[in-house]
Formats: sequence, C-alpha cells, structure tokens
Amino acid sequence: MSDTAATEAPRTGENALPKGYEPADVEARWIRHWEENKTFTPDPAEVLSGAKQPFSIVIPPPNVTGALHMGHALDLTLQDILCRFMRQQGRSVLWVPGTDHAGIATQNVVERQLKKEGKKRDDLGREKFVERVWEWKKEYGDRILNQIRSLGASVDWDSLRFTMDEGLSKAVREVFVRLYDEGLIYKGNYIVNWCNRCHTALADDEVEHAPKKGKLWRIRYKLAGAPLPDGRTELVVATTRPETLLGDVAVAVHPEDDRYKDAVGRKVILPLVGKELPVIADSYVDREFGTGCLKITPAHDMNDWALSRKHDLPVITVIDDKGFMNENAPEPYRGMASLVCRERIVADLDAAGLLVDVTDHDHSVGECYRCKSVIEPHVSEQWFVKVGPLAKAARAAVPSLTQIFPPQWEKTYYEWLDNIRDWCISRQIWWGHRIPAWTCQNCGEMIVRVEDPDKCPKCGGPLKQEDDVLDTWFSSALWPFSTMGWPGDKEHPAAKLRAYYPTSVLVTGFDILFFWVARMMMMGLHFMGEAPFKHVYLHALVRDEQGKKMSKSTGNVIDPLVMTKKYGTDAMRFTLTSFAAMGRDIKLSEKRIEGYRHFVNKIWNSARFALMNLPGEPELTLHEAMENSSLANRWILHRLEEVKDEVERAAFEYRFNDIAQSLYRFIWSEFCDWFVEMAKADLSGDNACAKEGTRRVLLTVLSETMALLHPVMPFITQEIWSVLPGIADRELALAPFPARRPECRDEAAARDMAFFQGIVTGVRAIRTELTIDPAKKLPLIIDTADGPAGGLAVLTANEHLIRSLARIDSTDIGPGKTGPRASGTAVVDGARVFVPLKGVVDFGAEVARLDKELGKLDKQLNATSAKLSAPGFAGHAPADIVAAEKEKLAGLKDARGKLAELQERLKAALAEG
RNA sequence: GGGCGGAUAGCUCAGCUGGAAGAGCAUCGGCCUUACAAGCCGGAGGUCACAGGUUCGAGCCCUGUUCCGCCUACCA
Repeated sequence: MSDTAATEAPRTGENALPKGYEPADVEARWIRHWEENKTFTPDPAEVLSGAKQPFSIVIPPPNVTGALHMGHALDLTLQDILCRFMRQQGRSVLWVPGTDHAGIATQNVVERQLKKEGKKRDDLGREKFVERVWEWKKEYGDRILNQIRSLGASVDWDSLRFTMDEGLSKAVREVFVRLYDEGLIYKGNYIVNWCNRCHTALADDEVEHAPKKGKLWRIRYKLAGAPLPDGRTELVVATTRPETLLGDVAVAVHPEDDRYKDAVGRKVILPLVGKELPVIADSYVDREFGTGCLKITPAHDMNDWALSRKHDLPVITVIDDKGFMNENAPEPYRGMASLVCRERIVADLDAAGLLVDVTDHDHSVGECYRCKSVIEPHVSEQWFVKVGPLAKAARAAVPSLTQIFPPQWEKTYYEWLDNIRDWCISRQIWWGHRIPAWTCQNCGEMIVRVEDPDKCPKCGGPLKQEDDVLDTWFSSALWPFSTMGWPGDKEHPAAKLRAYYPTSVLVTGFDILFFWVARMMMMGLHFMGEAPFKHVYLHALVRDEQGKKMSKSTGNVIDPLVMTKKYGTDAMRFTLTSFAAMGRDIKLSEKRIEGYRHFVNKIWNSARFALMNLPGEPELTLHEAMENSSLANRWILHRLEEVKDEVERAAFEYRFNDIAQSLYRFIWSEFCDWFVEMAKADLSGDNACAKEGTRRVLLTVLSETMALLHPVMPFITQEIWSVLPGIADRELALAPFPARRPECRDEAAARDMAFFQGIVTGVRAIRTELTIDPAKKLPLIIDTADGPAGGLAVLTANEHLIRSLARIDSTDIGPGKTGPRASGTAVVDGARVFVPLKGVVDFGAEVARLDKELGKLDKQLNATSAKLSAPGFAGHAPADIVAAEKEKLAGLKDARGKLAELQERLKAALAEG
C-alpha cells in the first residue's frame, strides 16, 4: 500500500475540508492513488469463476502523435461514467487504454524533425528511420496518455497497448495471412487515391471531399477523316483538368444522344498529341453536363478507369507518383509539375485555336485527410481486402448482435456497407506493419507467412519482402481482441480474452463509424466468431458556441487541458455530460464550464456545512433516526430513493445528460435549498434526539449523493467521501451503488413538503414583490379549513421553519382563522394565507399583484374547463385523466374564488383608508 | 442526386410510451440571512418554424412546405 490519502487516518469532522476547493491538488492526489493501488485493474478470474459479470470497453486508441482535444475529453468522460457506474453495479470492469501508431501522421512528424536537421528519410534508410520513429515514440508517445490520466479516466494501466506492440503486430500478421489464404486479400494494379505529399495510397474513406472553385475548359477534338453528315468537323469536350488530356484514350458520349449518334465509332484527334482516339458510347455519360462529350483518361480519373475496364481501353499514365508529367507525356511537357503543365497546355490549346472557352465551375475535390493536399487518382500495385463477404456479415450483425445508439445511425452503417468497395490496405511508407509477403527472386513465387521465411520453399531462391506497410486502420480493426491477447496460444486463449471479449460497449464519435467501427465489426466477426461489442454508443461532435467545428486554423479551439486547469476536471466533465444528449452536436463555450464550476463549489460548500455538523458519526442509526422523523428528513430520503432510480435508469440507457440533470436538481434545488436550510434548526437545537437523527439523515444523503455523482465527478466526490465519518470503505470508486431503501419511500412526505414549500414560497413572493425589507419580520395567519388533508399538522409541526424560512415572527394557524383585510394574501392548495401589512406597504401594489395572480388563474381555468367540456372528452379519455382534470378545475375555481374575495376585502380596506 | 438530423424563452438545450410548456445561462428587482456573493430570495420572458391531417386531446404521431446543419454520391 502506498501512503496516499485513503490510507491515512481520515480527517473527519470539523475543519476536515479547506474553505475553497482546490481541484489541481485533489486531482493529482487521487490519480496517483488510483494508479499506485491498481484500483482499476480487474481480475479475469472473478469473471471466469462466475463470481462477477464482466463489463469491458476498449478505448478508441488516439493517434500517438495527437494531443487531447475536447472530442477526446467527451469520449473519455462518457466511457469513464459507464465504467465507474458498472463497478458500482458489481461488475468486473476492464477498460483498456492505448494508442495507435498513426502510420502517415507519425512518419510525417519524424520527417519534419529530420528536415530541421537537413535530412530526408532516404538519407537514413528504412531501418534507421524506423528506429528514429521508435525513439520519437519513446520520448513523446506518452503525452496523450498522460492527458488521459489527467481526466481521471479509470482505465487499467496494466492493460496499456500500442498497435505496434509485439502482440498486436502478431495479430496483424495472423489476420493478414489468414485473409490471404482465404482469398480475401489480393494484390493488383489498380487506380487508387494517391497523396503526392504523403507519397502513399489512401483508402476511399481517407479522402475528404471539399468544395472548390475550379474552371471548366471546353476543348475542340477534331474528327479524323470526313465531317459528320451535318458538316461538323469536331467534338467539344469539357474538362476541369486539361493537363490530363495527354493521357486520354477515348471520347465518350451517351448512346441515345442524338447530337453525337453519328460520331460513335469514328475517331477524333487528340489535341497537342495528334494520336487518334475512338468515340465510344456509354450511358454513364451525362447528356446534361458540359457538352455531353466526355474525355476518357483511365490513369487519372476513377470513373474513367471504370469505363476503360468496361470498354477494354488502354491505360496511359502521364503524371507520376510525385505529381510531375512523366515520359508518356509529349516532350515539351515532360518533367513539369502537373499544375504548371495545365497552364502550358491551356496556352498551347488557345494558340492552336482549340480552346473554345473557360468558365468558372465549382466542384468537389478530394483531399488527404492527414495533410489536406489534393488527392490524385493514381494507378499502381496495391494490396486490397476483398470486403464483400466481411461487410455482409458485419451488416447482418446489426442490430441482432450489436445495437447502435442512437439507432438512427444504423441506416448510415448499412448504407456504407452496402456500397463498399475493396479496401486498399497498402501504404507506401515505412512506419507501420510491413506486409508479411515475400517474392522469390528466382521463381517469382509469392510467400505469405506469419513467421519470416528465409528462402523460397519452392525453389530455395532468395526472398524479398514487400516494401509497403499496412493501413493503420487495419491494425485498429483488430483492437478489441488484439489488445486482450489474441492470438496468443490458440489452444489456451488468454484469460482476459475469455473473460472480457466481446466488449460491452464501444463509445466513439460518429465520424469514425466507417473508418473504424464497421471494420472492427468485420474483423471481430470473422476472427472471433462474435461481434466485438454488444453496444455501440455514438456521441456527437463537440463544436464551438456557433456550432462550428473546432479547428486550430479557425482559432476556436477550447483546450480541455486549459479548461481543467482553470475550472477543475470535474467541472469540465460535468459540463460535457450535461450536454451529451443523444444524437445532438454539443455547442460548447467556456462560459458553460465556468457555470458548472459554480456547481462544484456548491457541492463543496454543502459538504463543508455537513462536516461542520458531523464531528463524529451520529449516535443514531438511520432506522432509529426515521422514528418520528421530521418532514424534511422523510422528504429528502424519499427524494433520494427517486434519484437513485433516475440515475440508474439513465446510465443504463446512455442518457448521460439526464444523469447530470437529475443530480444537479437534487443537490442544488432540493438538498441545499430546502433540506439543509430546514435541517439547520435541528442541528443547532437542543433536542438531542432530533439533532442526532437529522445528523444521520444529513450524513446518509450526502454520502449516497457522493456515490451517485461519483461516475461524473470522480475527484470532488472521492475527496469528500474520504473525510465523512463512519464510512468503512474509503475507496469510493469501489463502493457499491447506494442500496435501495423501500422503507424510505414516502409519498405522503412528498405531498406534505409540496404544501409546506407552497406556503413558504407564497409568503416570500408577497414579501419580495411588495418590496418589503427582508430584515423585517412579519406575522402570518393561515386558514387551513379548506387546505389539504393533514395540512394543519404539517404547518404546526414545522411552524418554526416557516418562521425562519419566510421571516415570520408570529403565526396563527388553524381552520377558520382570518387575517386583517389589510393583508398580503395567497391561496395555497385551498389554504388561505394572510400576511398583515398595515403600515408596511402600499396596498395598491398588492391589489395589482393579486390582479396578476387572478389573471394567471383565469387562464388556467379557461383552458381546463374548455378541455372538460370539449365534446367527447369525458367519454373517450381514460377515467383517471378525467378525474384529475375535474379535481384540478375544482382546485382552480376554489383558489380563484378565494383570491378574488381576498382582493375585495383589501380594496374595501383601502377605500376606508 | 440519395440519406440523416435540427427548427421550443434573449442564448444553449431538455421534454422517455400523446394527457396542465421545463432547466441552465443571460436579464430585472431585493438581499453580505455565520456552508457557499462561485451565494440567497423573488419576478419577467414561449401562437413549441409554417400549412394541413389523425385524435376527446398534438411540442410529441402522419403528410407537405420553408430554412439550417451533417454525411454520402461517378456529373467530367
């Protein structure tokens, strides 16, 4: 055991808590404590023995080069709430932390570092470069992990994983080899998305489409041979990329386009090149767009590529993998950067009289999701996963095996899987899992193996391994089982895997539904025979207060680390939780976090107040305390039971905002505003029995509230918990969810309290609205004749509280009591309230105030009686609804009548002067 | 082009299976009432985007419309 706060002698009682809550100090202390004590490291044996139900989550591994942003903070907060809540529910909780190696991003970072030294990666060579990346990882790779720590995430640090770890790399190889052997991985020459800057292929979903202002050039392609029957001698094509015409292999028109029917089958002459191209017909061509004539450049356009395969056209690459015109381009253009070439081509066309015109044209352009440079379609040798069969299984698993929350994302998930194309998994970089395939330099045999082969098994010739590495998402797709020890020993799978796979829920942003979630589904189902998670909870994106995506370039980023430092982690977590309603974006502003910091302060101060009154454990048990207990005590215990239900239900249903709201209201508006104020009388009174009873209730409610709030605000709750007297287990994180106490349910107390609050609020309203000096104590008369059943008893028993809460110095309560005509008045639940005000205020104001009240009552009266008298209501509506409406109408009529009468009395008094 | 979501108080949003419109912040008025001025008490503020429909009854269900987001797509 370590010397942390929980193991020190608890500082309970008076002065246990300093005046102000200092989050930084408290947080650091508990983070250290949890980690040193391995509080969140579960034992798989407790699951395997059947002693506990498992609950597991794998963290969405952040990019190892990344820094924590608000999206992470939200994601981690929600996961932490679930994990901490499930521990309270008695589950064996495993939350696996880790990072991914982010192939392209990390390589970029290190290359930039090298550049500063005036070096390129080729100067180092592959091996040295990869070593260099590992060095970088060693030095900076823990940054984001420490940031996760600082949020209080209750992950099991013993389970920490990195996608390039030995075990995870083994999983990657195993999966690759098996998919290859099953014919689900193949290598081939295809057109792919190519990033010139990162110098690698990208998968379809790694390309982001952004609208761009472009131009549309219309270019004449002269017909070879005789003019068309109508005398035309050329076709005009429209293109946004004139430089690609050097790679044109055909011109296509729509087969039913009357304008071009006669041209089909003829040849045109490619401008600036001079070679003849066929004119083909294909219904893909949109007659409405441009001129209806489409030039076909298979090597540099995805759609043209597809057409070229259909029509068996050649593929001519004219732009190389760095974005320069290659040897297939005519001499004058060779070696030019493609954009430079574009200008030259346009100029040359113009000079040759082949350019019709140029118009502005907005279209969407693909960009690299890592570096934002324009994506070039590029033909090259790549490795692909044949996703069809995998996607089919992944689709079928939702919602039967895996449920998505909120469910509207199901459709998006289906949509993507239904239209999925083969997944390009090879990347032309060095940092990552190198493809485990070797080619025999002798016989050309391809060997794909888990273990490195040393020679060709067929001819014994020397082998050369593939240069490419795998897409980072390929390894991320295995995360739910690779992190738990798969494949390991196949006969005896890891205990962790047996205990915690499949995971309970995946919590992540909807933006990586495709990148990651769908692929994990594919891999999990294929290799484990089980979906990797039972639930997927997709939360919204965190945006700025205008609803814009936060980005460094816009400068609207709210840094979670700055916020936690400034307002405390609990305040930020609570803010995010409050706004985490399902299916909605979160518009965050610093002001909101600041607002919830006030709530943290409120909690702290209420605990300080409680501790001041709890020098030691109360002498009465709760059971004893409840005998002849006060209204306040019975009511708050009753409400506590209801809050337990609300919080528990909301947590199971991922209604995070409801957890927050329910606790906020209970703590602030009920516990602090009413219970504590009412308890003060007992706590400072002479009645030892009442005092001890109320102390017991105060302690019970405070401690259980800390437990309920703990998943959302782990630090302040643990800090307070650790100084409460009479708590056996100082580790709140491992304490069970507060047990239900059916005997504390007390509807009568709820009703009585509502009446009591009505009286107090009624008097306060009279006071404030008539601007009576708050210090001025007033007399109070209440006629309980028509009040609720037991109302008199409630008011009599709590008379001293009415005095203190409403600033009353004398009361006269009973059936038939009447105050002077010159009174401020109210009707509460049938009871008439009088606050004699002769000589205190101007009664004209009170007459006006009553007018306003009467107006409100009239509005409600009209609505209710209209409803009741509406044809069919009594016949069709359920009996209980009708009865309730009738009762309501009676109550309103009664209140209105009484109030009107009271106003008349007042007016009469006024007339008399 | 297809899909999804949103439109409720000045702002940000709740409102679960249809049964008297809610919260926070902001605002106005009054209070340093010894846990808390990061606080307390009270007030004001809404034709629930628009138009129809179903129903005894609609913020909620159905149809259409208008705006605003996002995702997706082969219009060069």
